[in-house]
Amino acid sequence: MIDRYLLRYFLAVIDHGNFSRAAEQCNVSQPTLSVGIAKLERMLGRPLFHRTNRRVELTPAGAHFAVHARRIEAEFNLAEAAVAGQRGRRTVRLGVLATISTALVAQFASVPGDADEQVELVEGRERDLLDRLARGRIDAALTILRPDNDRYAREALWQEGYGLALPASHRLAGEEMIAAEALADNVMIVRRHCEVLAETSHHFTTRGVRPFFAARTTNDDRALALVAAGMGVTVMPDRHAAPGVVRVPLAGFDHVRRIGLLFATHADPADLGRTVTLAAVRRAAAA
Amino acid sequence: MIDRYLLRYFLAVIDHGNFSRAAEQCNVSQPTLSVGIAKLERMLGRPLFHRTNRRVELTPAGAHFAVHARRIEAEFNLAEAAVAGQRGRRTVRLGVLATISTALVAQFASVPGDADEQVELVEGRERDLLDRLARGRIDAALTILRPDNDRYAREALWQEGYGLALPASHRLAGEEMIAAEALADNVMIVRRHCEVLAETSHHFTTRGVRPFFAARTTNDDRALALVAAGMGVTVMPDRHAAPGVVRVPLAGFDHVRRIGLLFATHADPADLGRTVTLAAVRRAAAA
DNA sequence: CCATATCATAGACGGTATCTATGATAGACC
DNA sequence: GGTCTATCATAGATACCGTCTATGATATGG
Repeated sequence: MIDRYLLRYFLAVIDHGNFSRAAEQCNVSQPTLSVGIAKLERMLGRPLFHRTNRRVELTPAGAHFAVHARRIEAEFNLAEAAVAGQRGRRTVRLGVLATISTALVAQFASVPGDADEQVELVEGRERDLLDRLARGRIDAALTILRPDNDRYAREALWQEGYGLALPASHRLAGEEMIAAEALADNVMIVRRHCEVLAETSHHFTTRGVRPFFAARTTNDDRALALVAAGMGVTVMPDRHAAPGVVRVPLAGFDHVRRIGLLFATHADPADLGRTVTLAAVRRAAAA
Repeated sequence: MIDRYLLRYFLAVIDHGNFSRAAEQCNVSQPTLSVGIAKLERMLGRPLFHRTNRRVELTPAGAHFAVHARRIEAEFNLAEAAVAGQRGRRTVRLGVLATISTALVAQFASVPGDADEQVELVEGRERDLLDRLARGRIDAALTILRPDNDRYAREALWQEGYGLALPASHRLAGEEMIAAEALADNVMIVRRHCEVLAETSHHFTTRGVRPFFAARTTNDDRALALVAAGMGVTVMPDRHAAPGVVRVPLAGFDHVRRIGLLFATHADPADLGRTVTLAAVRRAAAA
């Protein structure tokens, strides 16, 4: 059966007049395109190109085939556009990193009622979201961007450091910056799925500070509430905030996380990017 | 990118109103089709079907998409037909088992000059031909049909046994049938790539007959020539014949080989089957 | 005759379409 | 209400094949 990718190779060769540049346009290597054309010719039982060393040109059979190939490609595009422009609620499934501030998530948790769209939020840790992306269970993920992961199309949104969260009543609440040593006899709250948990632990222990852990939670809102209640302090990303909680930088702790969108391979980033849901995500990120 | 196979799944579901029978028509399992439709829906960002337990029906988006899907499928078929009906020499690459009689092969070695076709014969052993089929280097193979190999579409042509080939001057040349024991002190010629070589050897040794091997060749025509020259006798498929060579059955040796065409997966058996080349193969087989 | 540009071939790798096996759900029937 | 049957969905393993890198073949130009 003739597959669509073969038509694209074929049309690219026609448009560029040579295999190498056609391959480049198709984002494949030249040999890949070469075997692709050969396969197409085998399936049709006839050569589609005359290969001379300096150029390739269509055979008569190739010329006839090209007419249909172009029509098919055009029709595929029309088909996608027809459904994209279609009325009827579209569901955008968005994975959200669990350590992203609830206040921020709340800003795009629901879309306006007049939009033909609904959001489905899936909370998870970094690894969970990547798994879901790979399996196609979500359309995009709002998560940490790692330079070494180039499997997915991405859109950077913001970056933030980590700092201390203290009760407003804390004796150090007014400081510009706090050193780890100043917290020697403090009570701390552990955010168990924090992505820099190991680094945080290391930061304190190498400075001889071994605080008592009054609570361990995977829920950042609970951690904030406990801080506000005066139970202890914690380290968390800068954008987390709550009434009664003061944020102060931690001296020498300069980790930064880059947050943005990763798009599932099944999704068209341009199309998905135009949804009101992702527009709301961008607005919330910029605020 | 939406692939063609997904459209076929989609159209099959519409035509049958249920996934299971659609899968059957597409020659895939029901789960395969299920994930295929799911993938298509993810790519388009919208469900294409309403699933109730008793039936599936198109959503509005699905109905719009269906129009384009049908048009695309039709255009694919037109494209193939356009090239198939095209003038210009078409090359049919036919693998031929080396142990098939030269006289038979000669009958389809060339096609009439007025046909828009040329043949390219590739000789090889059974294994070679299967390799070439798998790699798409030949369009079809005239070879042994094994029941356990269902990788390729097939067309049975004939079957033949194996028997002795004797010089016309041989003392047993007039017999109706010859037993292995009667050949005890005969000289034999070994056809080295015979597919039943092991069985032949076994047949003689278990009967206490250990003849002298005067020649070992991979060329059946040479083997026949040596037999005609009176050098010795050999065992070969029944359809091998030459002047001065008499064929007599070998008692108790009832192996049979079934010969036919295997079609490469890239080829459309129906289309390829209509070529004058394969018509000539059929005529030669029937003669 | 070497340098350059072209397409073809070979062997290895990885992704994914596919499989079998199983689950989930709901209507039909007694 | 249970059980049967028909439906689609999910999970994990498998195998094919599209893709890669590396190399070859072939012609053209300086």
